[in-house]
Amino acid sequence: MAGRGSASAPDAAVTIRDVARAAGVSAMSVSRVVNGKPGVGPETAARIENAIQALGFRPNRMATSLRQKRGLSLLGMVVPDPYTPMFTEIAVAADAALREHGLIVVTASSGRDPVRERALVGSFIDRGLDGLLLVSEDDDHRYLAPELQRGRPVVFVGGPPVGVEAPAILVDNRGGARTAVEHLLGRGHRRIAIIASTTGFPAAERLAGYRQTLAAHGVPVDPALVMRVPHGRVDGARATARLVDRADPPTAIFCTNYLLTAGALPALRERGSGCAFVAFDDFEAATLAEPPVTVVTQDPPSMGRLAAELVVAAIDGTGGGPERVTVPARLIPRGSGELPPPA
Amino acid sequence: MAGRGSASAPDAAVTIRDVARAAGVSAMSVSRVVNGKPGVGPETAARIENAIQALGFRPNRMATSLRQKRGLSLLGMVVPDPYTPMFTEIAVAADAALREHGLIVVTASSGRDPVRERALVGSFIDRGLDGLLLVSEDDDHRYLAPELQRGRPVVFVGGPPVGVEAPAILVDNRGGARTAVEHLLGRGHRRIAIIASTTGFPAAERLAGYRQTLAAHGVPVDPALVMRVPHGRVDGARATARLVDRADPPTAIFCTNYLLTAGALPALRERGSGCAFVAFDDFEAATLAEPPVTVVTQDPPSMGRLAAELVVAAIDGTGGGPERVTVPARLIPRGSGELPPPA
DNA sequence: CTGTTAGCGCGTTCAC
DNA sequence: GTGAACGCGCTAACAG
Repeated sequence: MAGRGSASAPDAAVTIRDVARAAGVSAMSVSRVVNGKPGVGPETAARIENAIQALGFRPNRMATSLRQKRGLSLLGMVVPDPYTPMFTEIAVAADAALREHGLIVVTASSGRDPVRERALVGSFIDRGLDGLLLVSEDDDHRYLAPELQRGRPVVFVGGPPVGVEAPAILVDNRGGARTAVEHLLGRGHRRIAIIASTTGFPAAERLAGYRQTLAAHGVPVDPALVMRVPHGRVDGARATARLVDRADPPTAIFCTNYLLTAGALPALRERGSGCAFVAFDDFEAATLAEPPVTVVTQDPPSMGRLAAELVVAAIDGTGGGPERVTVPARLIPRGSGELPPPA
Repeated sequence: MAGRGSASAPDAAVTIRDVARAAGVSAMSVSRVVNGKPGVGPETAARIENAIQALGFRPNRMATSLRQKRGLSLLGMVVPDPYTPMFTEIAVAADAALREHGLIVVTASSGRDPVRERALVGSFIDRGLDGLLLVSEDDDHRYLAPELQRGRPVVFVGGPPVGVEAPAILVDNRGGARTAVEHLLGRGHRRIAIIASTTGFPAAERLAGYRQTLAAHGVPVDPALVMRVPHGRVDGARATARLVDRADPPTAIFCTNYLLTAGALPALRERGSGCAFVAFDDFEAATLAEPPVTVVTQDPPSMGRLAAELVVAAIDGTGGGPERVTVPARLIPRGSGELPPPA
């Protein structure tokens, strides 16, 4: 059929002037109709509408934004990885909340690479996105200072802005860690291991919470039970193997993020270990595992909603300043965290 | 500190002219330096570089794109939902491949709402994204005809374009279903149920493959074992409950997508059912469940890579026409699919 | 009610 | 090697 030869030059898009010509009016009148502004007679408007339909005119939003010095009604969200369910749920909640404001949420992953994170943030800003939701585990955000000062709507989520002032939705990482550790202590555990990632403020806070809590209960921290590893599944698996294979293994493990957990659980299972296990961050598969996984979780939907409110405020200029909200973390017992230490 | 009063008007961004003035040159020279084009003396260039640094100049990509009639170097990907791991993996692979071409991949979810899907696609086009990766389960894409004809780079992934011609990376849904069903038949199962979503071409194909395969093996299809439900976790759970609670329950279930599976597994577990189970689409938690879940899977990384190649070709105009690639599906036995029927 | 002028920020063209 | 003029597609601010 038309198949082959149709390497037709990408037909130039139809512009507002094409419509104006077709309708025998000026571009301005078309603009008014398109934007629903008054000042166009009913007949003229009808002619214009027809021309728009006939030509399939679609306003070029880039031109509009350029002229009006406004954003593209796009809101960018940058997450460390696309796998961690919590990030997804935050995005879903933010998306729902922002849709009401006519904003489309688009997501991209930084892969925990500070260089890529900065590139993404910069790209989003240069490309005229209206605002940014930044889930960052980086430890230096001073590069954002100029943008922030220029009033760019950037809201931090889950990890705090470091070196700059910016609105943020944070999590009570220490409190969550304390909850997890106290839960295990309450079940009689004394040799409690922790698996934490080497990077990121949240990881450091969770580790600190672990240390504080053990200290507060007079339980010495065995350095051999503190595993600090990169933020990946294989790292979680390896750390778990090292712990479980020890001559004096821990009786419980506190695993501080999703990816590490995703690696740890299969490792634990392979070894048939009866080690108690509590994970930071909830995930769907937690109920599928045997035993189901006890978790400490934040409330991602709330976080997403709150973050949405803050960006909107920032975009509208309603923001009173860099606001900071910390949401609590709670424990959901499901089985793995209630396993007793071996008698 | 500066805190409160700094409701400063969002300082106008610094433009190329500000830099030109600061460096005592024309905007043109600044442009040349920024874009690494020749024709600027070393000293002048140095002065300009300094001014750029000092003022923190960042070129406005919208203006550039408008002038050059090019995209924003953003590639939009629209997925039905943000939970299904396969979509995520396709996105990751596409992202990696497209990064080399200087394209940033941003993702948004349609929620399987055709209206929203169209809105997203339209928005992306109007906003000057360079291309689109569309994972659609809609059954009518004629609204895209004008755009396609204008040479918009849209590549379908996982679901075919309906009513229009467009490049696509597809999956052998029927073949995959056949593989799954034959695997179960080979284990001695005769009462094999299927849980499929009511919407979407892939679902219909998988169901057809199931029917064909049973017929080919002389096994009658019991309509009571064919569950067509909406595409959600709760629907998967309910369908499973209905099946398992029957007086004459199936001895095996073929569950045709991730969300349904995510609902089905807990339901199965609650009931302590020994029903064999094969899922279409792989997912991380499959290895965590007890027993681990046998799946039929496509190769998402390949799909993402291929899709990336097709969009790039379409963007460059290298595309010979609407190409269509179908990737095979293979079975990964893990345990749940090898459960025998009760003797 | 409708049209004209001007310019958003940038890059192409062509002169100097 | 450098800059002035013009226009990408659209709309505010004025005419008429």
